[in-house]
Amino acid sequence: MAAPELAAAELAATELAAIKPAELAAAAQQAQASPASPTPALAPFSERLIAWQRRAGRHGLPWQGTRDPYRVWLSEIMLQQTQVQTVLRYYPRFVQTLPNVQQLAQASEDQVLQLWSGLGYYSRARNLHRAAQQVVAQWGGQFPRDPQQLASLPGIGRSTAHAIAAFCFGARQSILDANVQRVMARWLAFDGDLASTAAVRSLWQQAHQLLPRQDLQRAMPAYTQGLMDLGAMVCTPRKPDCDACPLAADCRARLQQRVLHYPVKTRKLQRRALTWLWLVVRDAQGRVLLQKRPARGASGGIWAQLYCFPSFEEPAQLERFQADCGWAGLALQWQGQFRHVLTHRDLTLRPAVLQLPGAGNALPSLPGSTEQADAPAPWHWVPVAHILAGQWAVPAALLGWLRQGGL
DNA sequence: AAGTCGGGGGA
DNA sequence: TCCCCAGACTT
Repeated sequence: MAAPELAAAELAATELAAIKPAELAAAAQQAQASPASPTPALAPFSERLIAWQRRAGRHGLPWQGTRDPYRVWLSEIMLQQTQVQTVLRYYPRFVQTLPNVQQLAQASEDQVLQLWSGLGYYSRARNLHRAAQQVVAQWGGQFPRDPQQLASLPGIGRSTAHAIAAFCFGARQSILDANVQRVMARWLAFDGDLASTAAVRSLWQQAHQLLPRQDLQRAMPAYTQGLMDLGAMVCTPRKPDCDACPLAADCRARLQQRVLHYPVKTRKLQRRALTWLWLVVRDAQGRVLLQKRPARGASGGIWAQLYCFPSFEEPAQLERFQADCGWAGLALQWQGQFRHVLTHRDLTLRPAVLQLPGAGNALPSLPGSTEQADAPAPWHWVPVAHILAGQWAVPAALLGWLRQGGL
């Protein structure tokens, strides 16, 4: 069978509008650019992708070279909306500290959050913890192989479930993360707006059609890795390197010379400005007061259940808190302000240091804080060195301020 | 369908 | 600055 015909059949299977004959001819011509070679050069999508991954893809990452569902799962969760380079700073320490699902299930939520501190999207860590407990309780510590059962675990959606099933069990299921959406949208010249569920659903179906059909135990891990590697290394958002792409010969976006037009995704992100006053209480022993933030609050759920300095929106609130704690006579030393930008918040943080003459004591109550202290005794006197050593689950903004010499 | 949730990297 | 990233969950 001539390879160009096979590629054409695959395109037809995507149920897109028919390819313009000129485009197909161009693709076939490019595929057989070498006149000395009678062998058709254009192998199927999946075969080209797998061959490219083995030759030029990413190898040797800490979560590769294993079919241990625990390690694969952990990596997939950490990598959600997070780049590889960032995860490399967290993954090794996490697996070394909690090397299997049983240990994770038995760990405290605070320890899990501490290992996650600075990585962001902290609900991932709490869902990870709960999912580990479910795996132990419901499946005796063995991850289910069925993607639907995997997706029933907290924090595991369709794409992550398919990734685990493909990497660990050779399941014939496609991922559809942002990388794959871009690769697919370009190769198919898919015009649907990926902000709509209908378009994404269509892309799911087409991604499924392109999956390997043979030798799945070997093919699926390399294919899945290849999709992500291609999106991260070659088919990048701004500067795709089409010369290095194994799919360029019949990439419809490229044939249209509109690679950067895809994927189509409308989005409107509004970022609200917010100013928080931080009360940094320091005692004579060099300890500071940390307060555990509530799960949800009027100021939004950012940094929920992390440890932070008592935070206020108005100076009067801060000063009333100061008085309630019996520190009314001590001078506040305002340290200026700095910005910390999150996806949906533009935070301005204004730390005010309050130096205690003696040791910090247990506090009778913490009234007046914007973040209601509804949990019992949610405050702690913590040596600054312990925070800097990563022993407390604190937001990156707090850690960054301390490292910049805020105290 | 829209809103929410962190932080870092790169152009 | 702005966009993007191995998404999932809630409303």
